[in-house]
Amino acid sequence: MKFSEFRKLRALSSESICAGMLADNRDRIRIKKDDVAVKNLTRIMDGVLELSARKGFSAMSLRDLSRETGLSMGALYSYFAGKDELLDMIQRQGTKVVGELLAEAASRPAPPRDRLREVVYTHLYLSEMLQSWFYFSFMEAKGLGREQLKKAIETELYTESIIEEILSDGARSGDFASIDVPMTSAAVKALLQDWYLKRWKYSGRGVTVEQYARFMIDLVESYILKKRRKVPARPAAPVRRKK
Amino acid sequence: MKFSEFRKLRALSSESICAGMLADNRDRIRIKKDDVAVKNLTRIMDGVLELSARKGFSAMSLRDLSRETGLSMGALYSYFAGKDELLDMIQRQGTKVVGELLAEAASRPAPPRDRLREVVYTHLYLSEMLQSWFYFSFMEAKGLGREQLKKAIETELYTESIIEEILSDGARSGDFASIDVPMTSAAVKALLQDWYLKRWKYSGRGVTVEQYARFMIDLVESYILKKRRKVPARPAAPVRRKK
DNA sequence: GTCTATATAACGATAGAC
DNA sequence: GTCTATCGTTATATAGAC
Repeated sequence: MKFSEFRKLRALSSESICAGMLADNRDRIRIKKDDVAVKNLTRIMDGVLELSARKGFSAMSLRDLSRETGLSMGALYSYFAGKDELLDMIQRQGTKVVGELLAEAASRPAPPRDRLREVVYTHLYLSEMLQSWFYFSFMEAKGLGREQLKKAIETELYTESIIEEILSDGARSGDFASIDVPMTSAAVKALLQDWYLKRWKYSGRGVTVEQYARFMIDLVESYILKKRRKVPARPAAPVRRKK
Repeated sequence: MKFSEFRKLRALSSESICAGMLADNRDRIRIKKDDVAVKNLTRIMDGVLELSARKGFSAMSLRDLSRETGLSMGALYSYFAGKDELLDMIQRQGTKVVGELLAEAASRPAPPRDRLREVVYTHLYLSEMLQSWFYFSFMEAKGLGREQLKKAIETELYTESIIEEILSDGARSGDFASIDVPMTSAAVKALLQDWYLKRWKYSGRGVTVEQYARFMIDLVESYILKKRRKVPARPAAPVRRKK
């Protein structure tokens, strides 16, 4: 699927995310009118992502944010209780949206090879649409509180577990060669992340997300589809995890 | 080469780096005795790397650093002119050391395949020895001034250009298949980076740097050494979505 | 007029700097 | 230790919609 089609199918704008953010924090946000609240939450989130990308969340002052959004200091505090909570709110809502869409993509029944492609494409397209959020999420994870940090690590491992499951299925069914599933999953994850962490590089080279996706699939498939001399004597793939 | 051998060959400790740091900033550092200066510079750098890993450089106060190093606020300012310069100093010295060792590894004449392995191993072993510096360098790059930031980007691209050169040589000589050199280099770089960015993950799984290196080489070589007979079962199998 | 959303201004704490 | 700037935060005042 082309990125342009994907983009139209998913209602994934800052606004749609902030609408969810409002719904989930309806009691804390002191603004009554939904349309006003969503509009300003969007300005706030976009401002945070922009300023954080430039100098980091903790180096961004709320006065910077006030200037960037055009809202006063007092107004800002009608939308969140404090700077820490602002970070949590943005992280939580993005994680939720991304997790749901990824889980949906992985759940579609298909042969392992197609499922892997589907997950790779979905992840790349999602991170293309929400690049600034993905970047923010990676760079500012350590600023989270203990609870939220645990959640963030779980999410990192969750993405990988989706890939692991597909690779395990493929190895078991014989679609894939006998590979080290956790290591291969980690590599896939690393390549997925590079797309949004190094966006400046790929933009500068004029690489599109479709080109990156195709390259990534080629690279990974050349490894997992290669013919191994070792014929799997055992039906179960001998992939072991170290403790 | 085993990591333990590599480690012994290279004199790469915090102290050795800080000795270079002292030499390069001899005029700015107000401490006269070299041994005292190196000892405290080491405490300072290790403290910065530790605290920054925990909550980020800009969230680390110099009072945190004072407590961590056991030096007073006044003493700290004998070693650097300000917080910004402290960041620059650490970035610059690490970049210098790593760049030199990497260039040396890439310059050894050998067939492309061996040179690629050499660079991959060297980078992984270096980042294993200086993991906290590599992590710091990646996460805190945006805090640099414009000049230093340019340098940092150049360094990122320099590593990649080393890999590109090897891949180009190999493609030209026929050792490697006809591949997209910039994209493949970027992927190699991404996999190299994952080792120090996700160290917590690999440590938790008991993966050693040798195991990671072997896996990485396998993955990359399966792509660049593959026979390019165009026999795709499905020509360009698009990812189909069910509606 | 009343309620909602925003703006102003000031507080205490803490930052970098010397 | 000290100084000053600036941080996050909040109490309070004001403007605008119906």
